[in-house]
Amino acid sequence: MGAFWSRGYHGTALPDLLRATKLSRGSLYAAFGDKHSLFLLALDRYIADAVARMDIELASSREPLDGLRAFLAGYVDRTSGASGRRGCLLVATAMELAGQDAEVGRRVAGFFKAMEARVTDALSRAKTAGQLADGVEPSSAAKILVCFVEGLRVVGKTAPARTASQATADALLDRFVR
Amino acid sequence: MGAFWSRGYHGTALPDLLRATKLSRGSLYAAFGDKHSLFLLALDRYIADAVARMDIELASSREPLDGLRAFLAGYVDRTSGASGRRGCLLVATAMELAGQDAEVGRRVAGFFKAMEARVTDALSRAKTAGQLADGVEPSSAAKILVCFVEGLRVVGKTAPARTASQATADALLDRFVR
DNA sequence: CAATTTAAAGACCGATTGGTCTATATATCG
DNA sequence: CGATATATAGACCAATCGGTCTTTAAATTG
Repeated sequence: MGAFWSRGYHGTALPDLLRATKLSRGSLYAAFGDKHSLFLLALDRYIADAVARMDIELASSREPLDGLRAFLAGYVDRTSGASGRRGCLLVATAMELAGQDAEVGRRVAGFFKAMEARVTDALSRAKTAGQLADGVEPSSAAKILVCFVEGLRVVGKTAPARTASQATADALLDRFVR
Repeated sequence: MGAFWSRGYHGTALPDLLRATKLSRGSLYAAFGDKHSLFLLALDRYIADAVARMDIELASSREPLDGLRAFLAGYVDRTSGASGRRGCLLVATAMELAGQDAEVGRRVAGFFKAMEARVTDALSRAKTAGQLADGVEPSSAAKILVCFVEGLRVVGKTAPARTASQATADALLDRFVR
């Protein structure tokens, strides 16, 4: 996963994968089929990790606003400094392959839907608790937040300061809460 | 430019460039040096076009809120449906190369700075005209908008409906205006 | 220990990569 | 027209691509 993560699909050559998996050429092909299948597996794992993280951060047992703050703080952390420069396998894949590779396209779209659903849910709970500012629609605010965090990943490639990104995220959430 | 745009740097092979430029192999190398130099030239042109567009949309002679609406509408248009699926050379390049290629990294960072400066300026003018909601800081709202539109480019890879994206952009701007 | 399965190492394959160079045709110009 | 500069087409290059296959070493099992 790490190999594709830091170099992308086309940028990752077979020797990179052998080094990363510590497998021989033959064993790798026996285990995973071909490069594309292996990539899909790596992408699936990356997505599963991200969804699992959101399920924790935005769990319904938690205070919704705390969850959203944790969710945003996580993205701030992952998109600042060296972590930001490392980038995001999902966003890189979306830009590199989503338009041409249907298998990839479905996974990327599915991830955005999953994120939007969880954020919408948290915002809905916040709204019924009377914690949202007037006129804030959970579903549309969720779409905004999804775009925002994915944009963070893009801008994060320039390795911005953690404090600045956190302040930006805070400022955005502030526009939604009462 | 179009070749790199739709296939990325690594994904664009020399025959693609020959077809796109209608040049022979020798002439292309005589004119541009190598693939990397040609790519940098394409990227520079893409960035110059984008900055020129922002200079028009967000011109100081224009009503700032109208400018911001035009700016957002442009991004909505370019990130919906088939245009969205086509993607963005700058964002794709940021994810693919910005971390490893210093020449590219500088250009990407420079573009985000240029966008942020122009959006900040428009928001500042809106603020002095009393058009912004209470507590909205132009500089931090500009950072939010930059992340948002770049996030639109990412999510746009799943070809969302124009109306939905426009509604989302409207909802975000609504949180900033009085 | 011997027999057998499993995996590693790496030779090998055709195709393609970015890049160079030569031969040929086409303008350009005196 | 004849000489010269220019750009074309495409042969050619070493290196690398993803992928296969054989040979050898290491476990595993009886």
